[in-house]
Amino acid sequence: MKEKKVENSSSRTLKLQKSIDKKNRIFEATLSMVNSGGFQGASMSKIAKLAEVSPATIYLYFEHKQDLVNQLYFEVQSQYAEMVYSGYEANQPIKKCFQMIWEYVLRFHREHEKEATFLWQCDHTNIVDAEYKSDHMKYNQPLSELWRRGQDEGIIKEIPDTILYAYTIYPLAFLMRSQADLGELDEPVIKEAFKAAWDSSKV
Amino acid sequence: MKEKKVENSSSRTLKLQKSIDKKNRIFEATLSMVNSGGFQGASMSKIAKLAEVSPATIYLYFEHKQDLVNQLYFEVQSQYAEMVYSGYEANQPIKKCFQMIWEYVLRFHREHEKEATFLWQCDHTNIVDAEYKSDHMKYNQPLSELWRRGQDEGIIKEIPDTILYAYTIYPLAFLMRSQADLGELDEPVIKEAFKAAWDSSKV
Amino acid sequence: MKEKKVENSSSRTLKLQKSIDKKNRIFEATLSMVNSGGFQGASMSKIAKLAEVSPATIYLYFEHKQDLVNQLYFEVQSQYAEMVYSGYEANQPIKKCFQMIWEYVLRFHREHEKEATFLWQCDHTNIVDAEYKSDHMKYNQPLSELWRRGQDEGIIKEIPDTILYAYTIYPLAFLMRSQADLGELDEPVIKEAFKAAWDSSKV
Amino acid sequence: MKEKKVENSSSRTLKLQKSIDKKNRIFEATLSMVNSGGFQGASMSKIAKLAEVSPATIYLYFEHKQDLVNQLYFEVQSQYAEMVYSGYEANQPIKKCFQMIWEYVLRFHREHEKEATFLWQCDHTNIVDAEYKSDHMKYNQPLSELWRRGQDEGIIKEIPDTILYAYTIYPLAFLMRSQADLGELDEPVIKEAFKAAWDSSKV
DNA sequence: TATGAATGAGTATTCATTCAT
DNA sequence: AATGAATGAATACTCATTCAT
Repeated sequence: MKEKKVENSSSRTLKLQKSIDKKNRIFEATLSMVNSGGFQGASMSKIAKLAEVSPATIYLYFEHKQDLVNQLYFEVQSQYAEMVYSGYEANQPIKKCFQMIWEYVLRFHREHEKEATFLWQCDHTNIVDAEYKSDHMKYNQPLSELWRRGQDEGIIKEIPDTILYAYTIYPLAFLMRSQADLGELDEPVIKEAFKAAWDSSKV
Repeated sequence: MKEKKVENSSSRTLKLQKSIDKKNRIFEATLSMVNSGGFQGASMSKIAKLAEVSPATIYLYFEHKQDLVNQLYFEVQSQYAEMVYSGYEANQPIKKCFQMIWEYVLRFHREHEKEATFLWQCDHTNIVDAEYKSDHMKYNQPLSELWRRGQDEGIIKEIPDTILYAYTIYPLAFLMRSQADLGELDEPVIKEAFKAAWDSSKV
Repeated sequence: MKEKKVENSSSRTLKLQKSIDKKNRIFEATLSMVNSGGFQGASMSKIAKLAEVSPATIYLYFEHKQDLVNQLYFEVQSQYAEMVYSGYEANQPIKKCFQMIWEYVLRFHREHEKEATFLWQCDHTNIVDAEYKSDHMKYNQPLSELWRRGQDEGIIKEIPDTILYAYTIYPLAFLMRSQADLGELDEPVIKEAFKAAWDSSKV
Repeated sequence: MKEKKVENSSSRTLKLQKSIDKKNRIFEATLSMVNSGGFQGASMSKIAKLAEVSPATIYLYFEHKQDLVNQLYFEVQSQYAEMVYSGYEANQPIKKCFQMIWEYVLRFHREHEKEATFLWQCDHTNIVDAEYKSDHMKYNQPLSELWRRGQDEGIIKEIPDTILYAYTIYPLAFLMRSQADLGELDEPVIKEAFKAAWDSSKV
């Protein structure tokens, strides 16, 4: 009896493990396919092939293609938030705090290029359902709070977050896509970019 | 007799007109379809239906779907350049010049919403062939020259055009997409946005 | 328990059977369609309808239309070789051997009219890819060997196989197509035809 | 008046000339297209382009595509008969007469390769309507008469023309297609081929 | 849970043919 | 007589999704 139970439990864990693994493989495959060929190029069968599962299996984890993409978007957004804000320390001077966040965002773009490209595509098209595309400020809560503090201290302009975001964080993605012009973004260029971001938002 | 001749000539003109008209209708239909459903949703038959022509007719004007989208992109880009720079006067103080351009860009976004949305989609995906996607600075030549002048006068930061563009012009598109947050972009908000743009680029 | 197992196994076999069956039905449908309307008339959807499958199903078994026709050609060629040479006995006098083969070929034409017509079409057009159209003598190896022996014995003309084939076997297909003139090829006519074949090749 | 008439007549002749010329260009274009891509590859618009006329123009000369191909087939068949029998002299010994015809046929294949290929394709598929495909012996009347004479003189086998044709003339086309094996058909090979043809038909 | 096989509806594109001029 | 423009219907092929096992 006991043995059986143990077996069961272990095998269930294994199963679960396996399932999560499978779901992740589907996520990864989708990410790759969407990145390389857009929503159009990412057919379910190609995703299935790349993830090494049957097309039918995908439908065990996701209701339909749209659901898959929506969930993936949510997942990657979470990774973004995690990466940008997990190391963030709020108890520092405004500018330092801001720079910390700004550089974490930059790092996300550099170290998670695939994920960044995917988010970029999603944010600029309607491959993801509108209700999944939460406003950018929602998952940049700490940044929002920082600006609030900065405004209280008279350091940051008294303008809506959306505008602040548009002129400080948003351009980063564009710069990453423009490396053809700029070459590998090196230290001096980064400094200049940061200065532009800061100048646009500081009083 | 003469009348008949005139009629003939006019009808020939009409015929030619009709062709251009048809091409334009196809362009418009494509624009709409791509805007609402991306490249994927813009199927040739749907485009044909919206343009009120037969699918086969599209192929009289364009070699294939890609060609259609490429040409449309080129067309809209031209409209953009026309709109932004046709009224532009370069012999003014730097800031005034810059503001003029900035506001023309804003106007393009407002008055040609569909075209702006289309460009936005194209610039952020692969739906247009790479060789058609000329670098942004290419069709913003006057702006480039303005910055050169500004840098000579010590007014504009000595940083690459791409960065200047990323922090002054590029955010505008984002703001337009965020009207849900900002409400109709009204005078004060616009002023703030312009200030942010200027602050990021001025020395 | 055991019964169930057996059932399972049998049903699995059935499943596999079904697949082969489906492939064969597609083959048959293609044969019919090509025979009656050439490559042009054999559209994938018509084939699908005749085979009672979805057009998409065909693509589970064949890469594309050309692949389907190529494979079918190969299949029918194999049937031909099987039919003509499976009963053949080489240890007989030259003339008897030759007659045996000649009559088997005739039988193939008569009993597998559809297959013969298909081969005929393929051999005289470009509907099959060149690399699939092996030289006629390749799948008539025993005949080739027979002629070699006949030449050694001074019975068969010392001329290339291609010429021998052209004057002995190849005309048969023509005769089959000309039944309108000849009526059902009956015993005397067949004798005459065989004599002509033999006379053209014997020394 | 007279002048006008002359003008008219001359211009009518010119027109007619032009028309015949146009019809011939359409014929030639069709021949080329069918030869290189079968009936399927010979689309009306491609034919039109190659013939340097409008697609609509073709329909002034032919009712529909089938009619065009049928008429072309008839035309080429006439050329064949003309070529083979125009130089033929019937008042010679049987064998010499036969050889003359046989060699004319060979010459047709060699000097009118395109036409021969076209006939070949038509005779082995149903791209030409059945009622146009007159029995081979119909346009080989002199040959038929020759055989009759030969049979009266006891030189030629007493078997149906169709069989005689199948074993003497028909193989030639096959040999022409098999030049890959035989190399340029040179004098000795031709002699052998002729001997095979003669042996099969002579008593 | 997992799958290979299956499919109807859809894709981009081409065709034979017609029409207004 | 001649045409360029136009088109509905067809083409080969793919897709998201389902089903029997």
